[in-house]
Amino acid sequence: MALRLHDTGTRTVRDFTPLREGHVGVYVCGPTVQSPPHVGHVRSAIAFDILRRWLTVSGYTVTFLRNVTDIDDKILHNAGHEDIPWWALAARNARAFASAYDAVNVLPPTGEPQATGHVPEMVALMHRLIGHGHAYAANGDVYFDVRSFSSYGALSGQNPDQMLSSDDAGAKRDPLDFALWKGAKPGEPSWDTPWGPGRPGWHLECSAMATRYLGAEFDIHGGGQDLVFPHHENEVAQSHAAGDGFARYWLHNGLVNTGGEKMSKSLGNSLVVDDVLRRARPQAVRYYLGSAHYRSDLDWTEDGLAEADTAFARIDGFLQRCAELLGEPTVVDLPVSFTAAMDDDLGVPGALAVLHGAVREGNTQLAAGDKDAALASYAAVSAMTAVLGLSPADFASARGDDTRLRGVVDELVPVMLGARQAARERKDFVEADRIRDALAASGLVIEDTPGGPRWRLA
RNA sequence: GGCGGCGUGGCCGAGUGGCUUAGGCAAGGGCCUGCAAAGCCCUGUACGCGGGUUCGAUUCCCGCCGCCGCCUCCA
Repeated sequence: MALRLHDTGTRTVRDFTPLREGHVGVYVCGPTVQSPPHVGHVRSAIAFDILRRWLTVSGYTVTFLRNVTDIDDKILHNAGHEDIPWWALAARNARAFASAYDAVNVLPPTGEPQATGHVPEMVALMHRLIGHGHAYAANGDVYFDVRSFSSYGALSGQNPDQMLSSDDAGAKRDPLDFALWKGAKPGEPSWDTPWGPGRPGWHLECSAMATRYLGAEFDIHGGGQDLVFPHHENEVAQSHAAGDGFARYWLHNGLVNTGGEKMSKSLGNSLVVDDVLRRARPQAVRYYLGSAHYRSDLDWTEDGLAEADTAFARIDGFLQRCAELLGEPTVVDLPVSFTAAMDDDLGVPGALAVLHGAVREGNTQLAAGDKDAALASYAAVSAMTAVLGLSPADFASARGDDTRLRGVVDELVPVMLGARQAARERKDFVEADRIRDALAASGLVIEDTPGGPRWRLA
């Protein structure tokens, strides 16, 4: 079975066929860097990171673009509020996003274009649209003429005649028209264009950047479900009206809710990634945000986060024991059922079921001392966790950030465990338990195994 | 008003016209252990409500109730 993906354009799951054999071009809407990332941003990034990893494992060469919108109304507003330059605020938040993505093991994109670096491409696109009669300049702005594009609304299933258009049209010919380019206002940054100075409109930049790097037509465009309208609808309108084939598949991830409501800046209920990572392991966050199907909404709860941590610990514990007892895993094919689940519109829940099944089987094999069988399970589990971006060793916290302290602990704990073993051998369980309690109080869990005691962080 | 999604066992969360009817977490029982921890085994039979189609529906259709998203900046 080959990969099938849900395409918002057709609202069906359909076979994925790349434009160019062996290659896949993906453009995902990244953040507008107006404020630090919340878990919803990270959920989206994880969803498309899993897509990207799966495409790669499936044998494709993937060109993966994720943009940064580094100029917009809110950035200007927030920068003004802090009394710092807009570009400083954008850069600071962009770093926070990069750091959050890295923390949860989202691979860096192939390219990460910024809006402000692509004004010439936007100007070129506006030239084409005006030339084709689909856009017009008015009062320093440039607008897309929605009524000139007959299939407007197709992606999101909207009928232009039935859309609410409460705003007064202003300089627009029709209230539905949207800005491609915003004319300069006093005190705001601007770039020169044939229609006067101004700054990029949000929708235009994505059309310009996606085609700049992936070509006039490319395979997959992704983003959050909240971007379907108007953002993606407008991208389609701009690019199709200009004559570009644009995206062939539209993928949208579900949103993260808190208390049954969408998390958003305007509601003030955002869970900032930094705050979450202060009380949770990044592995648990990744597991949690990635464990539901990417198209489902996910209601974030602290209990859910704790469950995810426990579930991940099960996998992690198995991999650690294997590493200690078996050495390096061999390279194996992924289980057929795992592949089938992933091929079916990235069925991560089903894939996780296969993964957990392999962990259980492997644990049984370890307990039975069947090292050959356990090695095979180890290899399978390793491969599956890698696809899902859950390989414990990939996380920054496991990459040796605390190597000096870790060295100290590595020396001290065995000394204490040796003393405890000696106490156990002379049946002095009071002393043995005292040492174990002391270690537990410092945050370590001691496990007695047939091969001797082992320890890990609680 | 228009468009779309959802309502599954204590919780999270997949999925399916009937087949051994995911998986995780939590719970109870057991094995293992000096006691633990970790692990393993067992137990728990669910699909909002009312109709319809069908030999048979949680799964298809209709209606209703409830929740959510988009139509405005938003992953």
